[in-house]
Amino acid sequence: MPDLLANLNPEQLAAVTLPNEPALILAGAGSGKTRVLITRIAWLIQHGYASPPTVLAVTFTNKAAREMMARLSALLPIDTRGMWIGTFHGLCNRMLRAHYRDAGLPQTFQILDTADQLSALKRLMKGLNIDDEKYPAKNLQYFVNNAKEQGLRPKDVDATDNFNRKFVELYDAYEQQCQREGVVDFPELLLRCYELLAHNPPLRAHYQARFRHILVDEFQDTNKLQYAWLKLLAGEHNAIFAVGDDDQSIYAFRGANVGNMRDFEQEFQVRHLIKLEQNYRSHGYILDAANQLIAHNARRLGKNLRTDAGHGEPVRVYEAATDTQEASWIVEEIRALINTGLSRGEIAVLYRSNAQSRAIEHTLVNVGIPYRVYGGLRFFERQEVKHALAYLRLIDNPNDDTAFARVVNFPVRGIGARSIEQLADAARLYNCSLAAAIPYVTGKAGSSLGAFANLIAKLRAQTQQMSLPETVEYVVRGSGLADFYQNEREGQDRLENLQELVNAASAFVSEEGYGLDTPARAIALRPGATAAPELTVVSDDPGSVVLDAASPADLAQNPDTMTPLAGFLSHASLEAGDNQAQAGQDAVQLMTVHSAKGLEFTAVFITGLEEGLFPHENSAMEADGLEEERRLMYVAITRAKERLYLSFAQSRMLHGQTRYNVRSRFFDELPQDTLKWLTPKAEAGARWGGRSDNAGWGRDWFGRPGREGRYDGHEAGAAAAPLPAFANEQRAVDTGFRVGQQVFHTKFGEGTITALEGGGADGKAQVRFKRHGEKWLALAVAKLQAVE
DNA sequence: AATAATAACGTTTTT
DNA sequence: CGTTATTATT
Repeated sequence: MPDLLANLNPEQLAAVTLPNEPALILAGAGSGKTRVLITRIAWLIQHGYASPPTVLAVTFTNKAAREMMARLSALLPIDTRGMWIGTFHGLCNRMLRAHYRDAGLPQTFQILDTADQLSALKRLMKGLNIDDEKYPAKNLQYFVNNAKEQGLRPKDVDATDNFNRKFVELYDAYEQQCQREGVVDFPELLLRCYELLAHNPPLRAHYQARFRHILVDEFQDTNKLQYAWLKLLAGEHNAIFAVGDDDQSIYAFRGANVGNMRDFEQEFQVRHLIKLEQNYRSHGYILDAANQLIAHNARRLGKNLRTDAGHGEPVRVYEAATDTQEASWIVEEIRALINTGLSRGEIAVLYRSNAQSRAIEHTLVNVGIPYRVYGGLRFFERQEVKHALAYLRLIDNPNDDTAFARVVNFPVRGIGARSIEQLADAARLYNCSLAAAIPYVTGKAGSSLGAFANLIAKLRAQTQQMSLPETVEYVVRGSGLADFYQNEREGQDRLENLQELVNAASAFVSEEGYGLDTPARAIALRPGATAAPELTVVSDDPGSVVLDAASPADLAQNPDTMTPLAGFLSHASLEAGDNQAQAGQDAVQLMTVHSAKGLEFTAVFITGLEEGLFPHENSAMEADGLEEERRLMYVAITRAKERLYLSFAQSRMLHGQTRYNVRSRFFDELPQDTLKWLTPKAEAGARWGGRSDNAGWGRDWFGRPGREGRYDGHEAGAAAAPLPAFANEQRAVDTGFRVGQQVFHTKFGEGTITALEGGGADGKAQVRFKRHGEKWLALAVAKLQAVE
């Protein structure tokens, strides 16, 4: 029997071994939060306090859920399948699939992602002739999601003015549309599930009796609805083990309510509040910086991180003249770090907003350092993948108008905008789906639409007995998507992605434990299940639970009534897949501070620390805005293990305009003895303000900064490299390249200069590249970068 | 119906 | 400035 409790510190030990009562674990950054959560589950099971089916653990991201699952099974040889471990949305989806009838949904209901939802709203508004100028669909989307997250249906929303009354009206119409189509959006998954439990006492009792152990990760990120859902599941007797950190609450803008922590403490009369303050990640100075910064926030639950590691290196601060120069400095430091043997993947560059990545990427490309930018298009969000999924959705649920509208004319089959408008009119008239309205459209448009309907029907019939991967492959071909991208000039990547979709279907089938030959649209029993599980509560007799082909035990073990196809479509909506561009390679990590939450790196650069940018100017308008920015900075600082670099630029190109910024106020909130200014620290009074009447100083600065006291290269390699810090600017002055010099080119990579011609603006260089042979390049055009 | 021109927009993001 | 959505043009 493994000793789970070995190497836990006293606080962690106390948390892991708490009695089954409501508990709040205030887990600081790098304090072993996930470990505590996992060990708690393992410990409960090892000691017989819990069996797997009584455990429900909920996270915000699929990644966190997967990690929990993986680490748990590594810790204990237990069957994690009986446990419910997943995201809020994933678990709600699971419950709604198991009780679709009680939830008032069709068995094949589809999930709209954010983009689908927006297009559904646009379609709705177009049909109602709503002026998009006056009532933007985007705003309605926000309105609807916000209402749902407050648990409000249209009838519950208090509309004070005509504008809001219109939104409520549209919210109502949208709900009807979704219901008719058999689709649910993200917040609807949660609200439906909440209502399912709230309005169905026997069902609620069933799950309350089952989930005796509820564990919540990142509790500070829960919204009102998620909190209400948890409360409902916990009932009177179940304990919630909530783990979170109010200082890392950075998602208020998407509805997260830190107040849930205080509410939880009071409403559940929490007697066990444990603070995990021992940090296992960062060196001392870094923690000092984090602690002192966050101390400037009011209304904290209160926490101070400590470490056994020494002070470590001081926090380095760099003031650049421009954003370009800031990028050059960062890249030079990165090179120095790599030279000391640090791997690229251990270095992260963080920024407040995505737009800032451009300058840094550009410089990294010039120097030839591999990097990876987080964020961007994810696999299931690619247009070709969404098209293929739309066909699959139509096969499962012909009423899904969002899917229908997406592919009715893709690949093009002569169904233009006016045909679709005709069809939409008919659908509205007969209050039916677009697909069902096809017979009502006459003429040429009608026959084209009829052909499309036949195509879908054919795909549906022919894939009837096929497995999921076969179905996906058949649909990719049968829909004409494969041919379309085959003939498209730039279609090869898209074609590969469609093949990848087939692979994803295979992977899904085996990971979920379906037999490889299981028909994609048959309810399949997983290994160990004895019957198709469905628990149905007869609504006109709320006191009785009628079992539909399953015993409660079966349901407890195996609540899935999803067909492989429905499961796969859910998976595609709920887990959009990786968004990493060049995964696998050892690369410097570029990301927003938000994306960095939960990660750690040996060396971290926090960039663009300027008033207006970080803290962001928009935060000044929001209640609690500055405090949230400060928490964001806190998250950024605590990502660093050994080296932390802070930088800012006096001028920065933003939205096509040069802006002059003042250094961030956060510098004044950090303990000065932990900071090492690589550039002289300007006193607050002597610094230029960010006002436009300071335009003159920019010119002065663009000449040459005074050299005295100026940071002239990283300390580590100061002897070796004379002036890497300002390589870009100085090259502009003397244009000096020499034959034999090593250079980098954005496109061609590394090379050696073999000849030089002319000078000044029309200078040319012949460069022999390692991969691309010899080329003549105009120095004014080619951005050659000198290499040491 | 595909392509070109123009306008609009610009904080953070998972499900 | 650079991207994306919409509109105009052929």
